[in-house]
Amino acid sequence: MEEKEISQAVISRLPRYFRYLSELRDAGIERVSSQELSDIMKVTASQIRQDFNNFGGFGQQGYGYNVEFLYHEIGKILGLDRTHHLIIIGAGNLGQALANYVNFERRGFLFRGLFDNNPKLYGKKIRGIEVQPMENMEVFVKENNIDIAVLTIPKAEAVTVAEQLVEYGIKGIWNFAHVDLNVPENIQVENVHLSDSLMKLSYNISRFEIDSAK
Amino acid sequence: MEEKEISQAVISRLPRYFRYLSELRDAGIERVSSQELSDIMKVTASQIRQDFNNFGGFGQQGYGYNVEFLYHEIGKILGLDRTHHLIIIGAGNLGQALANYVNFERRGFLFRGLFDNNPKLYGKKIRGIEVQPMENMEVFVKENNIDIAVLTIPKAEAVTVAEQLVEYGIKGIWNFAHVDLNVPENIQVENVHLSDSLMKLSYNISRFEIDSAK
DNA sequence: AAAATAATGTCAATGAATTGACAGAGTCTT
DNA sequence: AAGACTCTGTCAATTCATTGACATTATTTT
Repeated sequence: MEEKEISQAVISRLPRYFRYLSELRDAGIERVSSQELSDIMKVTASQIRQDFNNFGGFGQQGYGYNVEFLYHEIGKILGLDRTHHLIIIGAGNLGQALANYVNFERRGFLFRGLFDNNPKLYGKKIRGIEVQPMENMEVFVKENNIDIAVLTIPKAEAVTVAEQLVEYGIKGIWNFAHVDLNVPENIQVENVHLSDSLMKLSYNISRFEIDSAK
Repeated sequence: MEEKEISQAVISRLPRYFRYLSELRDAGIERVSSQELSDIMKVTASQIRQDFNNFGGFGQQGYGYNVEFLYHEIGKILGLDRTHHLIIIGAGNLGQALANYVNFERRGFLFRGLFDNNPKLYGKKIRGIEVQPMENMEVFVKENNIDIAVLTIPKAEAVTVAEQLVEYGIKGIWNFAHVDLNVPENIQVENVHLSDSLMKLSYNISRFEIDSAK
C-alpha cells in the first residue's frame, strides 16, 4: 500500500466537494460527472478528477461518479465517519456561540465541555452543559476521551493552555486565539484567525478601488 | 507605475507579518532582519524578502528592516490606514459575538449596525447598537456609508441577502454562511467557513493516526 | 452484438510559488 | 577613511499545483 503525501491544497478543497455532494444528494441526484461538478462549482474538471484520484478511483469511465458513494467516501477521508469529542475553552461570546452551534453535532463533533476561569460564569448552562473552572480540564479530558479542544480565550493565555491540553492528551486544537501555538508535530492545529481574514478582505477592497481607478 | 498582480498567497501572509511586527514594536525593538524574522516566524528568510519586495523595497542592505516603518507600510497595504464601516446581518449567537468583539475597532473596522428578521430581537442593544429589522438595511447602508457587510445568517437566506447588499452599494462581504455567494467581480468576498475548517482538522487528526500506525 | 458515445484515470505540459544563491549597497569597526 | 562585515533585492533553480490531452474503459443506443 503505497502512500503519497496529500497536499493541504487538496484537503482544503474536500469540504467544499463534500458540501456540494451533500446538496446534490439532497436533491435526489444519483450520478454526476466531473464536467457537471465543474460547471456548478466553478473549478476545472481536471482538478476535480485529479483531486479525487489522490484517494483512488471513485468514478467509473463512461458513467461518472455515484453521488451517494462519493459523498460517503469523502466523508470518510475527512474522518466524519467517526465521532469526535470536543471541549471549548473560553466561555465568552465566541465560545458560547460555537457551543450553541448545533450543526457540528451532525458531522460527529460532540460538544462535551465548556471551561472558563471567570467564576461568574461557572454553572451557566449552554445546551445542557455547564461552564466549569479550567482546573477541571485535566481530569475531564482524560475521563471523557476528549480529542479536540476549541480555544476561544485571549492570546495571552492561549499558548500555555494549549501546552497543558497537549499534556492531557488532546489530539487536535481548533484555535481561535490570535497567536501561533507551540505544540508538538503530532498535535494538529487548525487556526481560525478572524482578524487576519478581515484584513484580507480589507486589502482586496482597497486594491480593487485602486485598480479600477486606473 | 508598473503594477504586477500580487498573489493571494502573499496577501494571506501579510496579516501574520503584521502581527509579529506589532509584537516586536510593542517590545521596543527597532530593527529586524529577514533572518531574525525567519527564526521567529518559522518561514524562510527568502520568502520574507520576496514577499516584502512585491510592494517595493522596505529594507536597507546591511541594516535590515525598521520595525516601525515596516509595520506601518504593511498596515497601509492591508488598508488599515482607512476606516471601514460595517454592519452585521444576523443577530444570532455568532453575529452577537462578532458585534461584541472590540478589537476590530482598533484596526479601523467600525461596527455600525446589526440586522435580523426576528422581531424578538428588535431593539436589543449590543455595544450601544440596536438590532434592526432587515427592511431597514437599504436605507441604512446608503445613509451611513457602509462598505462591509458581515453575513451571519443561515445559508438559505445568505445568497439573496448578499445580492441585495450588493445592490445597496456594499463593497465587501465577510461571509460566515456556509454557502458560496453569487456576487459580481467587483465585490470582494472573504469566506469564513467554520465547518470546513473543522473538517480539515478532523482529516489531519485521522491522517496522523493512520500515518503513525505504520 | 456492434458501433457510437461518454467520461474517467493518468501522463505530460504548463504555470505558480518557494527556495537558494549572490552581487552590490549600506553599516559598523578600528 | 578603509576594510570587514551585514543583509537586502533580485535572478535563477527548484519544487509544487493546476491544466490540458488522450488512451482506455464502461455505458448507451441502434
